Amino acid sequence: MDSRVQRIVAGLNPQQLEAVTHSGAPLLVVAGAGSGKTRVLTSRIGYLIASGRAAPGQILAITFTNKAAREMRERLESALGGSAIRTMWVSTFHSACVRILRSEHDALGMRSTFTIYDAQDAQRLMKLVCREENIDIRAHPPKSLSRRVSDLKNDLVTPEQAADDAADQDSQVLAHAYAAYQIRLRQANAMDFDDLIMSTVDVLRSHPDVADHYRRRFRHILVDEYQDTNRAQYELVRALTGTAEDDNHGELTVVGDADQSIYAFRGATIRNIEDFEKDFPEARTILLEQNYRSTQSILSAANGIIANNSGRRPKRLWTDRGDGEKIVGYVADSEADESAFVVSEIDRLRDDAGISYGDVAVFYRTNAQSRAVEDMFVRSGIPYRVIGGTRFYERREIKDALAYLHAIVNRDDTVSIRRILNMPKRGLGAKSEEAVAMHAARWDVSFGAALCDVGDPHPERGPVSGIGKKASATMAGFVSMLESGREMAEAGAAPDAILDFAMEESGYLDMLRSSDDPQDESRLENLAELHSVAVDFHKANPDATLADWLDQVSLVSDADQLADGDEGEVTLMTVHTAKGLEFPVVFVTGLEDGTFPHMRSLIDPAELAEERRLAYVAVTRARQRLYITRAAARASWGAPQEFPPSRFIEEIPDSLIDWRRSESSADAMRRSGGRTGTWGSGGRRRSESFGGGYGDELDDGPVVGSGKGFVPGKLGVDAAKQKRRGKQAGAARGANRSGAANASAGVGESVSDAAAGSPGLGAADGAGPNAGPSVPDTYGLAVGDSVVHKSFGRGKIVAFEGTGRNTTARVTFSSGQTKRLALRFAPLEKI
DNA sequence: CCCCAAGCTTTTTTT
DNA sequence: AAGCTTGGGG
Repeated sequence: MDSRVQRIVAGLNPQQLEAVTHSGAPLLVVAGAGSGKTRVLTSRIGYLIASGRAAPGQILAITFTNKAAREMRERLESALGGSAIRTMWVSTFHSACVRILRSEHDALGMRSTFTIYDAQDAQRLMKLVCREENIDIRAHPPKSLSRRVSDLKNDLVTPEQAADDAADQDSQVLAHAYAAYQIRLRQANAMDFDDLIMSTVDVLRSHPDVADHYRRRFRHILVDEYQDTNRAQYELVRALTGTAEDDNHGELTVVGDADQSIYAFRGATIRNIEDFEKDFPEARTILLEQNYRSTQSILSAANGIIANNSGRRPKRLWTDRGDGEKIVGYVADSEADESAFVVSEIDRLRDDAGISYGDVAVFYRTNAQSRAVEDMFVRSGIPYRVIGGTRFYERREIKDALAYLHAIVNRDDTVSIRRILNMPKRGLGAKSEEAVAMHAARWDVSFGAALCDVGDPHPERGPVSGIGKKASATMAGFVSMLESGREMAEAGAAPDAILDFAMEESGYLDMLRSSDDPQDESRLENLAELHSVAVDFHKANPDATLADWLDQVSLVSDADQLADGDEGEVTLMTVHTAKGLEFPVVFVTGLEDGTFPHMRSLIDPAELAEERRLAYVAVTRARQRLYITRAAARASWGAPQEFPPSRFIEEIPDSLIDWRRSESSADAMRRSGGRTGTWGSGGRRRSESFGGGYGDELDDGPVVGSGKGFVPGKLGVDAAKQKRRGKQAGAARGANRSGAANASAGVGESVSDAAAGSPGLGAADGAGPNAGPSVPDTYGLAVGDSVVHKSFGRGKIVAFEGTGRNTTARVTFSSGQTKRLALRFAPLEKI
């Protein structure tokens, strides 16, 4: 055997080996979390090439993110050598489609310079469409229309079909908007994300010669994360592979795990993986159940959660690595409290367990939750990095800068041109813009073409009416500036040079430089960052054009920005972004019904099942240590609201969990203060006697499931006020609550040892039955004291808020600003 | 046409 | 709480 082949298959377990060497029939690899999925995929490609069964150019590998693609390339490069992989396609669905569409633009009926619109651009265009088509944007918000159009495209529904299927008036409006939007999109020589897939399918279906060309080329198609493909992507795969009846069909390998399907909201359908054997009757299926990532405790927790989803193919992850540490649980009073626990644990792990910051990840359900964690990290001096959130490429200044470049590359790009027409301000307001738009509509040309008619009237269309002399001249100048950029691009100037030109020439940089808004300073920094991205790109790809760079930039994802080997920083991200990653230590935060599972999923069993898969993904990211935390109250838009424990916590066998704190202060007070237990105690999880495992869960299950759905608005109570009001208010609220949140009602009676006894952060005031009324702990400070803060300087304490260890001081600093600071953390010193 | 202030929506998750 | 849109005044 070839030594390269030997090296590739060495160390694979029997199932992995079979998956790697399988030949012929379509192959489905059902790969549980951490079962070596990526390794199988990479090894299979390596094996195909090393064994001579395929040439590199015959391989198309689809990954979920650009980062995954990059990693796969790197691995293959070291296994096979750099030249072997040059002709191979390893990319995301979207990148692969762009590549196909750019070269098949003739079949598509578009110019190859088309712009790719992101969701934001698409919404802007939809808004323009609504205005022009007189669609009532109150009854039909552009945002929602845009989303629904996206859904339609993911299902390959054309505007005509949508119109045919429209039963009610609402769907008719949608179909109308869709059709008009699509016309505008084409006129702007642009495609949105969903178009990229749908149009590629279109081209392949309607042009047999084109389809044939790609089928001959790609003899082996491999798709990762198959459970997250949508209808359009499925059809794309089918179109590229060909069917068994075609004599030149390729070999298909898909890898996935139905339990990790978390993108239904963007059209992904679990059906694709579940029905693979139906779609391809001769298919071979291989199960990978041995996990090489996590401890058994973590896997048992994951299994416990996912077992509650019905109708799944049974699968049980196992490992031979032993139980490992127990899962650590913590019930916090607030999100600040929760974050404080995370901080203290990270400190402890660094001291006692040799864990470094880079080993730790903190997950949350929604991006908004990162704030509380960040605040505490900043105060504690823990270095961290947030992945996602307000994405770099969605920042206003970045979108503006890129709009200039898009307008240069694609003179018909309506959304980009209209975005920058008066940015920076040039005195071209809504009125002039509207005049150009009218002209464009009147002659059925793009906005960009109409804009050219202002200074340089088209022989047939004539000049644009309704524009003043001054505006006219400004517009002509604007057009000629873009034209100069275009000339640069055509002469082959580097992307960073054109960016430079556009930002200087347009006055955009001057606008920021002369601004006294402090935000504009960071905008300049961001633009400098963008510039260096362009420089790097040019260095790495000397022959690439501006359009190439824009393509790359248009298709980056959050996960892509995760640099490898960030040793010195804790990573913060949503669970969605965390998919496919792993960390020695993982904190899954916000495990509350209403947060995770998300509020909007609680009424729909299918959505709840997806949330559960999301929880499954979250816990299976952990290699050695898993923390699960929840906050009894959390600020969600403005005011703090109470949240009951996540039902997912209950689905983890309690024997696996070491509760550092198992009850919130409010719950403890409520429980000890009430005369009877009839109104139920909120926070207490199952008591020790319930720790046995599954039997109990079956009993709890229906109760949990029958919950009416949590209605947070009714329960919104200021937590601090609540505490001050004490027992009575607590009892009243408890009664109010039990109906809505019976997920947690009436189970535990006793306080666990952990809650009653543990020192440090866990021992909140009021946690024990004897704690009496809560009082602020002012750490020896008093109102009126002068203090000094590490970064804010000198100040005076104006007031105290909160109680016990959650006491905060309101401090007015010499700068004039007033801050609320948690005394437990704030570096405040009395002077 | 531009600026400012009041008021209103926003929280899923993302290629 | 914050960012964005809308409306009135300059």
